[in-house]
Formats: sequence, structure tokens, C-alpha cells
Amino acid sequence: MKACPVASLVKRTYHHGDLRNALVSEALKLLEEQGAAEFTLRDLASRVGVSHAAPYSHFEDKTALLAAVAVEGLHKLSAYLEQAVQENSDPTEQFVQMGQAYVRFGTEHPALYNLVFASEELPEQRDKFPELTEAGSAAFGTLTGMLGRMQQSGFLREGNLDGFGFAVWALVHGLVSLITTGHVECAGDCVDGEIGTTEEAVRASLLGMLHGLKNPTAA
Amino acid sequence: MKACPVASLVKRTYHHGDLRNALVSEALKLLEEQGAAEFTLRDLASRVGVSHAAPYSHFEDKTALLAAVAVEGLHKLSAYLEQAVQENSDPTEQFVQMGQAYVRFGTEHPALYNLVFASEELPEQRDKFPELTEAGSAAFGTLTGMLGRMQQSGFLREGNLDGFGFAVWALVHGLVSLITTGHVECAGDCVDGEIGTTEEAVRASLLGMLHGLKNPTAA
DNA sequence: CACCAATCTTGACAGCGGTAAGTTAGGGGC
DNA sequence: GCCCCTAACTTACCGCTGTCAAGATTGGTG
Repeated sequence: MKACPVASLVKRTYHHGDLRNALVSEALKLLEEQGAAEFTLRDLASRVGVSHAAPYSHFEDKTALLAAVAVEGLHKLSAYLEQAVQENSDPTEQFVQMGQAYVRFGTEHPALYNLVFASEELPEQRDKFPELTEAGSAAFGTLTGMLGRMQQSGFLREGNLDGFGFAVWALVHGLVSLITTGHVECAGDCVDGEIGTTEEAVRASLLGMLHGLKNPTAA
Repeated sequence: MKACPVASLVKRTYHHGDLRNALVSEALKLLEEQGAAEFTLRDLASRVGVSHAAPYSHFEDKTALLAAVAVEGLHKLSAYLEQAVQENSDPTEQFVQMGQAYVRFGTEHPALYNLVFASEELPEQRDKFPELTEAGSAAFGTLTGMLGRMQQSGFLREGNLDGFGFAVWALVHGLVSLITTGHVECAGDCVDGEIGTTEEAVRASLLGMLHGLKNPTAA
């Protein structure tokens, strides 16, 4: 009997063939279904159809496995952001749409987002996973790239680009975090109420920040 | 022998006398020393000098214990914010100082802050712990209260107060989260470098957001 | 003084991440 | 075509965790 070279559900053999990728992609699914707190190596392994110790042949650690998943998440996030750049030409709309794309990614994949940005263990081991830093810098670069073009065209005022990026990133990151943890509805009853839908509130926040970064002499 | 009515280190008796408060305050210390991930009920119990199951006489759950700790954290945060209001009269400075006080609280007590705002289990069980919602609303009220006074004096433009508060809160929350998780230095090498210290970057971000909320006809 | 109920201890359980030693089998060298 | 080496996988185990049940202790009330 031939071994199945790619991950599939037909007839497991002793050697899986592509366990590493199967683990990462199944972990992504698992994170969509449940939170990161309930995420278990043993559960993941049994879903892929291997024993609970098999992942240790491909990952040093649970953290190392999660780091690989986080890299995938960052690539996904970058795709969201790039799309917003390409679909809009008007600078204001490009800015707002990118911010909303960021928030959309976070709210559509809360566990994955939390893993990437709110987890405590990944940052300290970041030097062990250079891919993680690369993918993060790429996403941040998409943001500062857009800001740079807006600045060069005179739409944004002078100032350090990384500083602008930091402020914008903090805003959208905070929006995602407050929305996904459910802190929005409770402290003010503002969402879907007085200030309209969450999306409108996000747009308003982004416009506020953009106004602070704008070139005052521009239209 | 008389029992010691307050928590103390002298001669444990079978009945502690004030175990509930002792657990909460020791948990606060423990969170200062180590992250929330390493926080263990058994460790906490042994530090207080009781058996590992003793906390279950006072808390239904580990989550319930953490909820009580989170309430304390929110009270501390409120104190930080109130202080910023009382120590500044100039509206711009009051706004910036409150934001910086928020960020200072988060960076000085990262594990406690994370427990309150980034934890995944507390929100879903918030209806079980009404004190948690109350304390959160109080802190949010300090923010919107300040914004309301600034709006009434004409310093801020018209608009929904909760919406403004949501935007500002998201910004400072994002700042805390990015700083404490260490995502700032890596993606842009901006802190303590090109854009100066973290504190300056925080101030600049707050000024940007404030500018977007200002009344354009004001000075 | 006796008893009750709250408090605390002891001991157990399942499930977790991680390790060590043994088993299987794919693939290169002959 | 065969052998054997090694990577991949399994099984069994460890210490740890949160949680529960049953029993021990005792302050306070009648």
C-alpha cells in the first residue's frame, strides 16, 4: 500500500507524511471553533489522528507550534490589509478601509488574533522564531507604507512615520481587543445603541485619529 | 488561645479568620511577581498557609477568585484616573495626563491589567460578578465625565460622548497592550529610538486623537 | 455545655504539557 | 532486491494543575 503523501482522511498509515502542515492547519481550525484557552495539544493530535506525543517530532514545544500558527495568522492579516490598499484610491477612504479591515480580521478570528497579539509567551521567545518577527514587520510595513505615501502627497502632516504607525496600530488594536473581549457593550451600552453599529463607531474613531494626523493646510 | 481575626503571620490556627481577603491580596502580589499564566491556585493557597482546597470555601472557582482580584484592579485603575483629573486644570493637559495615567497603570501592573481587560474567561461570566461590571463602568465614567466637561466648555466638538470615550479608551488600551506584550520595539524599532521614549510616543498619540475630537472653532 | 454550620484538611480524580524508550517503515547505499 | 539507518510515530510514564467528596476542626449560638 502506498503512503498518502498529503494530509487526508483516507487510511492512516504509521507515518503520516505531512504531519507538520496538518497540525498547523488543524490548529487554525481549532482556534476558530474554540478559544485559545481550551486549545490542547492532545486534542489537536487526536483530531489529526496521531498520538498525543507525535507533535513533538515536529515542534519543540507547544509554544513553538503556536508560533507557527501565529505566522500563518500574520500572513492572513497582511492579506486583509493589502486588499484594502488596492481597493481604494482616495486617501481618507484607504486609511479608514485599512483600519476597518484590521478590525474585521480581529473580530472574525478572535482566538487567532489574540494568539498573535495578546499572548504572553510568544513575545519572550520571539528571537527563537525569526519568521514571527518578519511576518509582523511585513504587516506593520503595509501600514507605514500607506502612511508614507499619504505623507509624501501632502495629505498627512510632517512627523515620524513609525510614530504615526504606532498610534494608528494602537487604536485599531485597542478596538479589536475591546470588541472581542466584550468590554464595549458593558461600559456605556454604546454599541448598536446611541452611537450606531460597531462598524460606525470604528469608522468614527479612525476618522478622529486621521484628523489628528492630517496636514492642516490640506483640504 | 484566641484566634487571630485579621490575616497575620503569627501562629496559624485551623480557622484562618480572614481567608477570603488574604487570598485576594496575596493574589495581587503574586500577579505583580509573575505573569497570569504561571498563576496557580495551589501556589496561592500555600503562600497564604492553607491547604490547596481551602479557597473553594470562599470561591466557587478559580475564575471567581480572579474576578474578585479584577475588581480590585479596576478600583486601582480608577484611582489612577481620578488623580489625573484632580491634578490638572488645563483641558489638554488633563486629557493627556489621564491617558498617560492609564498607560502607566497598565505598564506598572501588566499581569493585573491583562487579567482585567485581556482575559477571555471573565467577560463571559460577567453577569455572575456584577461588581466587575460596576467597577468597569466607574472607570469608564471617569473618562466620559472628563470628556463631557471638556465638551460643555466648548473645547471638544459636538458628538456622542460614549463614542468619544470608546475611541480614546481603545487608543490607550491598545498602547498598553502593545507596550506590555513587547510588540512595540520589534515592529519598527521606534521606541527609545527615532520617536523618542515610549512616554513621548504615548503623548504624541494622545495629542493626535485629541486633535481629532477638538472643536475646530476653538483656540 | 452541647451542638451546628462554616471552615479547613486530606485524598482522590481526570486532564494537561512534556520526556524516555521502544516500534515502525521509508529510502539510500550496496 | 536486500539491508539497515534514521526519522517518524506510539506507548507508558512523570509532575503538575483545577476540582470534588468526605472527614476533621472549631467559633459561636442556644
